[in-house]
Amino acid sequence: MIRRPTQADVARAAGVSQTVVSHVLNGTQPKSMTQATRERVLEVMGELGYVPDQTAQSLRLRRTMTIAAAVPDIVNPFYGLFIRGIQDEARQFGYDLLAYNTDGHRDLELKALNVAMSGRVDGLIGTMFHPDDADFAPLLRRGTAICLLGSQNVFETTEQPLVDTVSIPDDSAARMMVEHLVDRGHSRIAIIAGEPGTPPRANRERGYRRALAGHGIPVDEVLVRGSDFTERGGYEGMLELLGLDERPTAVFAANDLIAIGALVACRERGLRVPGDIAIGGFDDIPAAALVYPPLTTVSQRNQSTGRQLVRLLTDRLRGTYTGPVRRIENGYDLIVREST
Amino acid sequence: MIRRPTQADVARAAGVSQTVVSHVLNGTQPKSMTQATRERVLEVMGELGYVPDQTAQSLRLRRTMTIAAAVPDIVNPFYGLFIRGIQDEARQFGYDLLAYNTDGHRDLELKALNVAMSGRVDGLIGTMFHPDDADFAPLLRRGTAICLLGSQNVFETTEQPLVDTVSIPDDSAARMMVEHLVDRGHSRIAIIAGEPGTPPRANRERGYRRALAGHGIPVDEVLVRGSDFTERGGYEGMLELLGLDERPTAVFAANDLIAIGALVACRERGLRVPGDIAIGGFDDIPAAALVYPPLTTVSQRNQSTGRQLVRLLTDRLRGTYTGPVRRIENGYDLIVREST
DNA sequence: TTGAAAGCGCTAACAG
DNA sequence: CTGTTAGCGCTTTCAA
Repeated sequence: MIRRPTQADVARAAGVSQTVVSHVLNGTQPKSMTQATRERVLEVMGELGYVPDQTAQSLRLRRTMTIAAAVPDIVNPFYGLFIRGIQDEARQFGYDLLAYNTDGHRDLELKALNVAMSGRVDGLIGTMFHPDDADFAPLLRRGTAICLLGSQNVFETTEQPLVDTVSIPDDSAARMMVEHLVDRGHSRIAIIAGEPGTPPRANRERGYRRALAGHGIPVDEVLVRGSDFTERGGYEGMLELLGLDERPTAVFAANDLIAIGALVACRERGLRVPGDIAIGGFDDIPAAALVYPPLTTVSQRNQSTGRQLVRLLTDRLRGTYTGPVRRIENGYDLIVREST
Repeated sequence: MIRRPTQADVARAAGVSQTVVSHVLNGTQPKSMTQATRERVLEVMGELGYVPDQTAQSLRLRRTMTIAAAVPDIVNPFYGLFIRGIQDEARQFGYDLLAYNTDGHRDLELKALNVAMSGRVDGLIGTMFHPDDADFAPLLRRGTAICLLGSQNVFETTEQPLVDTVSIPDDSAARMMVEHLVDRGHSRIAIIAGEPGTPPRANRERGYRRALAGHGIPVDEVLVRGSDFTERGGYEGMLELLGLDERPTAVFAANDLIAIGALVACRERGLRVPGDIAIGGFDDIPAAALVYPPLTTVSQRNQSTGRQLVRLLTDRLRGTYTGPVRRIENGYDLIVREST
């Protein structure tokens, strides 16, 4: 096991000073250097297999060329696509990606913030359910850029938000879905709403309640379910609903994973979708179009969302933009397929 | 925007030397230090919001506490789960994860290797379709640990492999699936095999050919298809097969995404699965159980695979294991559902 | 046209 | 029990 060659090694072998090696590497002092010197240095670099040490560069330049991306769960295709979009775009700008799964838990989200505090990354992108401005402030003060995928805490708890966000209006999108269900003639509509205490759940449940209220349909609390944002959560939620004396004729699932789980539960119980029970989802993950019946859902255009966030972030990192906080509100589409 | 406080700042404010701060931070010199000093330093750290600079630590300790994970596409649930397993396990050992999507392309895989060359990470985990020992050697020489998810290049091109691997025997697993199709009475069996030139394709296609040969069924080359490992690839491959004069009665899809795409194509053409055509998949991604009909497939236990790789890697990083290259060969299971 | 030197923030050997 | 000092590999100012 051999020590990595350093600029000093290259310099020695080429008979120049370390400074020269650095200049060759970075293309500084473009004209003043002899062609011969430059070539010799380059050649020696090749022979020795010299590769600059990024850690040392980072320390010196106070810049890591790395950004952190935190999401609840990369296995959820919605976040998988989101991360993928971030990755692809970040690479364009020369940034590497440190990935974190938080499961939406406070402690893991704070851990991701802490990584930023320790100077490992230049910026942070992601979803943060729990931290608020007080948690972000010290980071921002130290010059770390933060851009978030919008959720309630960022929207509603502060007058003057501190960080850039991209968001879709979860609540009105949810409302749109539930109204679609009402239009189809349903009035006993349940919701399987995902993990309690999280912004996506809160927002989507709010949309659900507003839709019903708007049509004068009282909310039957027994129809409001939800444990987490997985197929399993949907499966179990649906089983509970099917066990009710007076079961719903339609279900709004707060994401597609939940909807798919619900679909499976119906299939197992021999219920036809949408004949016996209609199911609407949220997110439009790729699988939504592939299950049977294909899922009616709401599209959030997640891959481009990741890209937008990287743009916001790199604008700050590169100083291209230094103005006040920006918030991009994305649109959404109701994708009507066969499950409703 | 304020400069991050350093140990020097803390030392100054606490009226001690920087060394003491470092010792307090790292718990070095455990007994010899006054309780009072330690507490004062800790207090000042809190007040100033001191967080150690990881970049400086890395430079000094020649250790980044970061590993790189490279996969073709994180959106493919197989790799998503794989990455998730790596993440969770790596965190146990205090490692962060630098994530790369390579799309299975040579240049992007080399870029991931290069990240390791530049000293950004202590180790590298992932799938590498193209690089061979010659590419790994310089890294290993410099003390970077590498552990790969096994694939052909690692298996067959060298006598004495250089890196640890975890693998499943792609070819015999594929063979098992095809034999299952034969057992079901099929003899005109097609394969939609994924991206040409990649180890998974080569291995699974080989298994397919061996299975047929073993039953004395000649391979009709017109039944060997495949463009990439996505639903789209499966969809298009199936359409080609359905356009044939004499179409197959069964299809082995080289992964579940392909199988699901194929399923959709059949549905669109009004063909019943498995009545008109049987479809077998590979990987057992979560969606496999949720599509209709649920997919017969081969399970690779991918999440635990990620964990195993992290184990192999951290054993090396921490010096727990210094012996010869280790190769873990995982088992696999045929999961018979309703698509065959 | 090239080189010497300082310093990024930290750890650790050594001295006092 | 605490402080001084060297140095990790690099960039960049300044001087030669």
